[in-house]
Amino acid sequence: MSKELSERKKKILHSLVDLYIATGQPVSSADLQSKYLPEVSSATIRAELSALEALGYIEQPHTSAGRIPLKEAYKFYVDSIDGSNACNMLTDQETAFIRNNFFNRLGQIEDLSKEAARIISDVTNYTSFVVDQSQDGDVTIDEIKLIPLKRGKAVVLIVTDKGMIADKAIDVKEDVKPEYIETAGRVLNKVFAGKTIEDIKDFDLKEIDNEIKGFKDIFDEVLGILRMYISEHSSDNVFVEGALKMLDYPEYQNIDDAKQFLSVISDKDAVSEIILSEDNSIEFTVRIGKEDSGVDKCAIITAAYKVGDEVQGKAGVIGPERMDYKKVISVLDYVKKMFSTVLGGTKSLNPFDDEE
Amino acid sequence: MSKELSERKKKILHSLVDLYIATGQPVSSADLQSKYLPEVSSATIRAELSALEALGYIEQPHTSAGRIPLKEAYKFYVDSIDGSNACNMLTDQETAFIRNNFFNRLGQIEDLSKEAARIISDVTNYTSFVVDQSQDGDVTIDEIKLIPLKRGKAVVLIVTDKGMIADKAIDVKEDVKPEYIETAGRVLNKVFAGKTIEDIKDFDLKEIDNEIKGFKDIFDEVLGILRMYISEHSSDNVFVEGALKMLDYPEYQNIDDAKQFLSVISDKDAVSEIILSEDNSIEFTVRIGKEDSGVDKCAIITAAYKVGDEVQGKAGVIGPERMDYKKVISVLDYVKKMFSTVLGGTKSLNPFDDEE
DNA sequence: TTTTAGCACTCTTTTGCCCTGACTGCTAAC
DNA sequence: GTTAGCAGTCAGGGCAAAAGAGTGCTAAAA
Repeated sequence: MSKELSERKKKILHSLVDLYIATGQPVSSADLQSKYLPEVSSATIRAELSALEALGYIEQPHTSAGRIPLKEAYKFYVDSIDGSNACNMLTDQETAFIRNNFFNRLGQIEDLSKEAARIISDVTNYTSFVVDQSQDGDVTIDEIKLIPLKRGKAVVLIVTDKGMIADKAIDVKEDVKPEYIETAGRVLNKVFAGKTIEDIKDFDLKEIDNEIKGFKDIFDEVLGILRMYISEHSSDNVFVEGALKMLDYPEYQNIDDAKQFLSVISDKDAVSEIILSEDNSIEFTVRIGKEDSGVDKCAIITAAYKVGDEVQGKAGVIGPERMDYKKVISVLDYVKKMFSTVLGGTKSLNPFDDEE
Repeated sequence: MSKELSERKKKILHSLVDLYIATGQPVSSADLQSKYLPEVSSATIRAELSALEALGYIEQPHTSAGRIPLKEAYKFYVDSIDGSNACNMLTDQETAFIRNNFFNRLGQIEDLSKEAARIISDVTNYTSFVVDQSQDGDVTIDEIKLIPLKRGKAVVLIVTDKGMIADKAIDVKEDVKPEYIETAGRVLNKVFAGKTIEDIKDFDLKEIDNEIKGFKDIFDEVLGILRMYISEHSSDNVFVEGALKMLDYPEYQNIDDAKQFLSVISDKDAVSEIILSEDNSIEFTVRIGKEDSGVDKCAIITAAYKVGDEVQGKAGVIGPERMDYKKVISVLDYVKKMFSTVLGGTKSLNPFDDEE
């Protein structure tokens, strides 16, 4: 599979994928000849196609049909454009569209990710996703506030370096002695401040028995809130847009396949798993036909966006194998730049990141 | 259309819909005769069917086919079961399932609605929805807290009688004089406490110019948060479950119809509009083939659940016209009861509702 | 040795046709 | 008013022929 192809074979293979992406139909030798290689005859191309078929790049659906690309062919095709310079397929309108929408909304990182997913999906017309990893793992609790309200209630406010958790009121059984609440707040702070979310996961109550004493009930509630937060928000950073667009492509005209696709794509955990299983260190990954994920028959292109050297998240597109790779890569590349500008620039989107 | 049908016509029509719901195939006179009306001949039934066709209840897909029900027939069918006593189609397992799941999770009303939607969809195998109206309109602001944090930030905490809004931190431009924040908090409370969300919508800053003075920036932020909340959370009370289940039914094997359905059903505003356009005062509504909503070809059954006389929300099912109406109505009825029990019972789910 | 033209061959897709099965509507008798 | 019987209609399946699309092979040309 690795032996170097002749220039002509390369050209033929590339052309074939191009045509197939454009039409979705098996490509015949005559098509290739007339549209890409008028200098040789179709018979010659046939001979080359035979060779390429033997090498495992392409196949015929049946004897009297043209050829369609196999995964190897797509990989070859993608390699040939990935590093290349020909990677600005975007029209001025498109870049303007991206740019405008990107700076349109200023909000938290969630908004931005969601917006980015929408833009990508709109421009490419494929299903897109964005996974925000900037908050993964190292969320540290800054400060816990216990705020008394009217009617014997209190609110727990948990401030982290990345944002804030405010939860439902908790009951304060005692008849609301302000000092009690205040002391409880102080103890909570003492115990939790500086801890990370990871630390909380396997937090053992017994460790700090001596300090809690009368605050055990409040303490339990806070721990419950934190744990609830962790479990509920684990998939909050996954955004999928344009899931229904896949149904426009002939590959997904079969209702069962469509249903299968939609059920995978609307499960954020599944999406997250698919995306994050990619190598973090690579800027672009293209995976064609991932088995055992429920979305075989698909190609997935992912781009990692970074600030400095740190990966902040991933954005990508999922579409049919026969996909406009050039355009998708162009769009993702552009969005990557936007992300870097916005996130790395002077204007932080996260109100808790400003200083230090 | 209104003239009273003969008893035999009624029986035939009802049987026909029954059979059609069960099989999905056009129903022939022989089928009806052998399964429902052995006392008369198929020829007689044919004559009756002819008459029913003339009356607009049924039609033939083509001359040599059986009859299929039209909307009028479904309406007739539904009327005949709605008020009837035969409305407990549920097996013991099913009621147990509903019961268990209902009391399984205790949380806020959001959780409950979502859970209810899931249960309904699971038991009926149709797409379900729940719209929670309990928080509509009359949400009153109880109290506003302005809480200073470290690093020149503060949090606005808005407590309403129905819950809480906690938003991102706001910047406090001045070098954090605690008294400043405290005073600001007091002013905010004075202005907003007791107001409803509706009041805020068309709130005019100028009204209270004299009091704000130096707090204008904070004031603006709070107002912004409130408005944002109103717009963002307007569709938070719509829950749809099992949208993909519709794709299992032969009516939606066509990919375009499926796409159309999914795009409507995943737009919460659209769903909300469809549901809430129903008459509030009726316990059950059944609408078959609503035009101009994007979900024609569907039947929608809605039940309003109440506490006392007050409608708390609506739950329902959307499925093909050929739907197991009896079962759906049974399920909705049961869930309605569950809702009333839980919401009206001693145990309030909303932590802010306890007293008074 | 490589390329090309030409032709036979293969396989899918479309078309037309006929036949069967499933109903109905009509009519004449009960 | 009801029924049995029969003729008529139409969709759908099966089958065969025809059309179309491409290839592989071979022999000749470059």
